[in-house]
Amino acid sequence: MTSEPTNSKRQTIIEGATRMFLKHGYHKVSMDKIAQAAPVSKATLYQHFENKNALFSAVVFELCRSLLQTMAEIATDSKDVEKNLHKIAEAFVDLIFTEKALAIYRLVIAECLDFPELGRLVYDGVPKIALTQLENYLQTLNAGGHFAIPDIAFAADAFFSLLKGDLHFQCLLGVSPPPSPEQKCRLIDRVVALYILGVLNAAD
Amino acid sequence: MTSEPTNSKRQTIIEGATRMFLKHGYHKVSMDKIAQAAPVSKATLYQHFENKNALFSAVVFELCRSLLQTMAEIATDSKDVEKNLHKIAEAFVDLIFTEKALAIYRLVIAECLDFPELGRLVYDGVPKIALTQLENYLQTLNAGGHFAIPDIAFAADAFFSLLKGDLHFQCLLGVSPPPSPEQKCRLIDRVVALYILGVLNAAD
DNA sequence: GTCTATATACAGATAGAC
DNA sequence: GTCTATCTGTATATAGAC
Repeated sequence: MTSEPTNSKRQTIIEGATRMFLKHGYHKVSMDKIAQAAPVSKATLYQHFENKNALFSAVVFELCRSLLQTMAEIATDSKDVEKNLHKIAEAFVDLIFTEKALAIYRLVIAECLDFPELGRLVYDGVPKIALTQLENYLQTLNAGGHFAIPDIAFAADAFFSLLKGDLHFQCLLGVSPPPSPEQKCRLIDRVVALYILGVLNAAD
Repeated sequence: MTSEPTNSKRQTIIEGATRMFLKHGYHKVSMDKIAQAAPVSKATLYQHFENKNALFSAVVFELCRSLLQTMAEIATDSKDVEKNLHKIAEAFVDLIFTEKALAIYRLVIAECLDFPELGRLVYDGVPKIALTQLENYLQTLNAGGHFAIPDIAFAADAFFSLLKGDLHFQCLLGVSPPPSPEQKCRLIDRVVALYILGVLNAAD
């Protein structure tokens, strides 16, 4: 009964703390609140984590792990370039407009000056991965001989920047809700069209 | 001597509070710290502002006013489209990569859930203004007869999104310093080239 | 290992002298 | 209007019982 593995308590704490931090931010959440949310006693928090900072770092670390899985690997096995770009775009858009992803971004942007390592953790954990994936795909296009994209890094950056658009910033600022599936589709269609014209055809 | 206009105290407070909030964020700055930074006594703070929230709102409001001036009006009077786009791009890039602008964004993104009106204030104060300006310019291009840009709003959004790029997000997260003047130039050149190909030529 | 109860510091906000 | 001194709540963190 009471002999559950000790790690389950730690996991319980992290889950409760994650909910609270994502919802309210770092400073507005006290250790008392986290203890209630878990629920465990406050002393147990300090048994598993040296202090509030350490708990926060652990939470963000786990959040990055979970986001990393989501972006996983997108198969770009089709011969149809436009179709492959669509698949990549959908995965990216679905990820970044999630309430969870937006909450993580808000949290880390708010605290990155006090926790410098967290900015790196989040950036390398999601956007960097996506960029690298797209760069690899664009490389294969160049290698295939049908394209001659001059600056792969810039080309990959441009694709995701177009997909984020102003809307992502609006969502971060809370002045707009995340896009509906229909809005996402229209966005992706227009971006892919622009991209093929401005980037891929330019080097065709 | 002591008969300075009362407003100068209010201004002094706002200046001190602005420095502190931009540097450390809302929650890490206490009213004591602001009082020391101004410097005035804590009681004087409460003489001029009902509470910490009100002071914070006033600070962000003033910040938006100052940013608004910066973006002012960019003259797009040349007949050379590429040259006009360059001018708009430079003004935009110079603005958003300022340490001050980045600090404002961090601050408001962090607190927008607790201060919903501030997100709107900042968004309408800068990106919205820039977008509207560019939309107006693109309209004149369409009206001139040489272009037929189908979706003006999307086209304007795309331009600024390309200029922000991944780098702006990196700066927000503190994983990269703002770009040097040389980096800005290269960025602008490449974006304008891509843009003319993908957006303007598409409708030419 | 987990709990209740507590120590200590500092936050936002105010009273009252001048 | 501005100050010093203070009230009250709540924060992080810990001591000691079980």
